[in-house]
Amino acid sequence: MSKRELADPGPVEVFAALGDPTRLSLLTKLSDGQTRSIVTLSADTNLTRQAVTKHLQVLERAGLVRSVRVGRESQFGYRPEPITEARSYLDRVSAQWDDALERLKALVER
Amino acid sequence: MSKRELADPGPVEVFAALGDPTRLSLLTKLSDGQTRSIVTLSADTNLTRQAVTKHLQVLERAGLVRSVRVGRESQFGYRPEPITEARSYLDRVSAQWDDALERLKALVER
DNA sequence: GAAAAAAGCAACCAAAAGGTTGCCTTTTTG
DNA sequence: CAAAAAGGCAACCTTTTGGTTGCTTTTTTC
Repeated sequence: MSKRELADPGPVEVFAALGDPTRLSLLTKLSDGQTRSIVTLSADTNLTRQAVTKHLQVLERAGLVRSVRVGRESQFGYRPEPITEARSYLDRVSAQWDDALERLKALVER
Repeated sequence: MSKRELADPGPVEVFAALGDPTRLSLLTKLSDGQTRSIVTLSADTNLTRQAVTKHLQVLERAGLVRSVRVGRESQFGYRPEPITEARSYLDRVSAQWDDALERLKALVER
């Protein structure tokens, strides 16, 4: 357990990152697979470029996007892994709930 | 569009509610189907009862739990709907991403 | 090579979040 | 029926968040 270079943060951080309208819309935009610069992403946002930058940093810390500086601009792209993890987290919660219901039903029908 | 009595909040609010370690653990605890009082939920938390109360209120506003006052205590229980919605939101994001990959692949292989 | 474009950096600010303590009300129980 | 248990309400405090403005740096383009 030593090399670890930028571990995917846990579900809490991912959910927190998704829990803001601006960030959620930035992410869903980027999930179309296209890579975009900060000015481009700020375009339809009525926020300042710097505000958008901050949101992108939050998304990046959560592992949801990755940025690469290319020339004078940094291109942001979607990273699917954390979403997959978050999804399976929710799946487990749902599963636990479903199990509980199942047991209850079995008990009642006995 | 008038009767609406306590609409399930959108995914943003749900994600925001999940984006805190205390709340996430409260919720996963409750997802076992058992109903619990505030003192019970505060028990293994090292937070004060009031702090837990606030977190439970956030969860409740997000529709993730429901509370019923029974006698001198209020019992909190899990509500599955918002989790289901959040899950399908993430599914849609993933699907959009997968589609993008698919199109890209098709383009390259042509 | 100077102007424009894109972005980084830093200070600052207001509002919201997360938490606490203190006190009051309502039920329960010995 | 008095004490204990569970909770509600409200004030208060500190840190984080979401946002701004202003200035510098790095590329690009004319």
